[in-house]
Amino acid sequence: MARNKHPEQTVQLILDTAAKLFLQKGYDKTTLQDIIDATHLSKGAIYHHFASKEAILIAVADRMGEHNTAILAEIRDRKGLTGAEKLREMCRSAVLLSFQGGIVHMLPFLIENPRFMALQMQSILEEAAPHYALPILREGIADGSIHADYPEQLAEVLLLLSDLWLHPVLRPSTPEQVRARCDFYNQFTRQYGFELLDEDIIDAIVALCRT
Amino acid sequence: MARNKHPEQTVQLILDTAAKLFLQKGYDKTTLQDIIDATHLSKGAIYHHFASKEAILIAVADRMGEHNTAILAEIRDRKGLTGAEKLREMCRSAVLLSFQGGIVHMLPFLIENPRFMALQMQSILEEAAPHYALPILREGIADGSIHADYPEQLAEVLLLLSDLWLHPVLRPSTPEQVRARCDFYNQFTRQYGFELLDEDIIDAIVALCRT
DNA sequence: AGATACAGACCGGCGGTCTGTATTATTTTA
DNA sequence: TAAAATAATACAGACCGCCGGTCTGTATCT
Repeated sequence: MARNKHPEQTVQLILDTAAKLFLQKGYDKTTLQDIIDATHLSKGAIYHHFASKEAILIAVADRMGEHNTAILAEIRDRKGLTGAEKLREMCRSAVLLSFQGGIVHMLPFLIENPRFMALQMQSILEEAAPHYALPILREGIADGSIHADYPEQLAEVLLLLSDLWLHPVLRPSTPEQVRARCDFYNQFTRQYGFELLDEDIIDAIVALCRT
Repeated sequence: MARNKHPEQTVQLILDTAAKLFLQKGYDKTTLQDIIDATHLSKGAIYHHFASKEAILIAVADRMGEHNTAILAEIRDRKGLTGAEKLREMCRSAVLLSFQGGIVHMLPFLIENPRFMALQMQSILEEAAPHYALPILREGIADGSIHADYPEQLAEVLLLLSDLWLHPVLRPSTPEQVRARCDFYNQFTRQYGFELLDEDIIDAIVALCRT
């Protein structure tokens, strides 16, 4: 086999397979041989499309990041909602996405992987917080649905916390504990004039943490 | 050389050297050959005392954890302070310890290392929060210096946040940003009836983030 | 003819094992 | 009770399999 007419398919195959394997076994424990066996490609094929094993990891991470960013942007630009409502929508989407898209099952992998962890933290603090959560907070302040003195810090805290308690592996919890955390979270945001979690989202989170 | 009369010294030598190297170069990039070269021991010597490279890592982590725990316990058991004052002391010690003991320089290493990260998270959520921060919070509630409806969640948030913004590598910040974060943090704790950070600690944190 | 898309032998280095050896501790024996 | 035998300790270092990465070769397209 040579001079495949659709090399992009090969790239996608490598990416899909690698993502699955990284997820199952973790990055370090996934060897190139594993990817070779699963794709039935040769070492040369893989190294023709990617400079290194790490390059595959970064490409996988980028794909996931773009997916998330697209959803955040869509909500940010939606019309006819107050800032507080957009925040609630963002939260709802994040939860449902985690649930349906299997992202929840990726989180342990993300956190256990140093490079991903760094990327994730960086994307929260340098991308998600300033470019998505912060504008929405400012909108909410402008339309009166939110009143915060330090929106920059609040944006970071909201994202970091939501990220942390969504992690079912680091935080295996009973439904009661999950509800208590949601209550605490609502109490926290209430001082800024809004409630982040409605009953439906809380139910979804509880269901999500039980898996 | 054989049948050393003080094998514990060898163990300490390995631990000290490994800790230094892990800190400088990270765990993954530190090879056994590096440790062998630095200690002038043989591979056999190291594998006589440790089952694997990972076992060395865990031993290093344990030593550090014990050190931290001892300090937390000392403050928790101190007499004649309100709960809020103990929290302040805990925070002050953590900052000064980070500054003087070089722990700050270890944090990037800790966070970049998945196993340490998991251990650290676990120790915060399963050790530090329930066994140290939570009792102090309850003390504060009892003596009236703190009023929190969800002390469990508050303990976790305090520790997770303090851990996050103490990290200078993930969060390179200007002095102004650091002060704004401290203000936000005080505003956050003020709703529970106390201020966590006094001027001295804030100055120390600012100085610490500048290094 | 040259670029592309692979195939697969090959390499240095890594964590880990295994056998060997010198020294000390313990037990056995005279 | 002292010497001899045996076992256990504390290493030393050759050796092994595997891993990420390279390099050369080859078939197919433009």
